[in-house]
Amino acid sequence: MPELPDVEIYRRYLDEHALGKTVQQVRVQDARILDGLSPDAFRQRLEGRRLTASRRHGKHLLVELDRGGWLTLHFGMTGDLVVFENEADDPPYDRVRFDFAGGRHLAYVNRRMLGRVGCADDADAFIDEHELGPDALGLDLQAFKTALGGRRRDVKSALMDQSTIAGIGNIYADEILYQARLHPKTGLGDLGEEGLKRLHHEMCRILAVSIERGAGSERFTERLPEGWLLPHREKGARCRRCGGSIETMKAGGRTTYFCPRCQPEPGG
DNA sequence: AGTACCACCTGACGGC
DNA sequence: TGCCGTCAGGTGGTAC
Repeated sequence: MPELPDVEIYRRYLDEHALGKTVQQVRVQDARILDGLSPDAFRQRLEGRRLTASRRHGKHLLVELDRGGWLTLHFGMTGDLVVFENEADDPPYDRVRFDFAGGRHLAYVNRRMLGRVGCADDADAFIDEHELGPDALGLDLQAFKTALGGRRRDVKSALMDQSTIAGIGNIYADEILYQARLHPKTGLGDLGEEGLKRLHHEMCRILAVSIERGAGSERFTERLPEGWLLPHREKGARCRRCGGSIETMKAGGRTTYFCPRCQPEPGG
């Protein structure tokens, strides 16, 4: 579930509660979550370091350390960050814990183990290595067109492809296509100038509104404007726009929710 | 270049 | 009650 808006909220949370603090001790509770380094190596790179800045690219959160290097966090489907003070509040599925001087703790939580925690020497090199495209947030129309340019695939898998544009996953791709009234299987070549503009506009709007309303938080879906698909991702749910029925299909290998009436097949 | 499929991983849920 | 299959979905690998 953590896609760009959620990770942006995590970043702000980390900024508020952990930035400027010095990591006194690192506890790796489950070494499987580490991205290609041992718990000892990871501890050595983090302990005694101060968190000086944060940066997000797509679904990745990067935290700069004083004296060089970065902590890298990826959240998979079920990852989260939790700050707590009392030992008793250590949340379940806490995989890596950072204990700061002064008694505050930051937990990287992940029920399923699909995310990764690691280190990198350089943030830009990390982004290159992971072959991430430009970050979706604040991507201007020209850059958006460039990113999608010359491709033939269907619009949904293109949106979800992190090497094309970084940050959009299954849930937000569906929302963007729903708002832009585009069928998920529409070929990029069939979008036309108008379709591309609409897609870009809705991508920007949905990401911005989602961040503003606290994506990923408990009552997020209740705070969304009327007419969003996100709270109604259920087969047979009523489309808030036309009263039709929300249906499912497979696109880009993922279950896709859409309204066949509002998002007609191209040419159909 | 694209697609298709598998694996990783755990919890929820439906069927029997 | 409890076992089993399936699904959720981000990423990465491989085969075609």
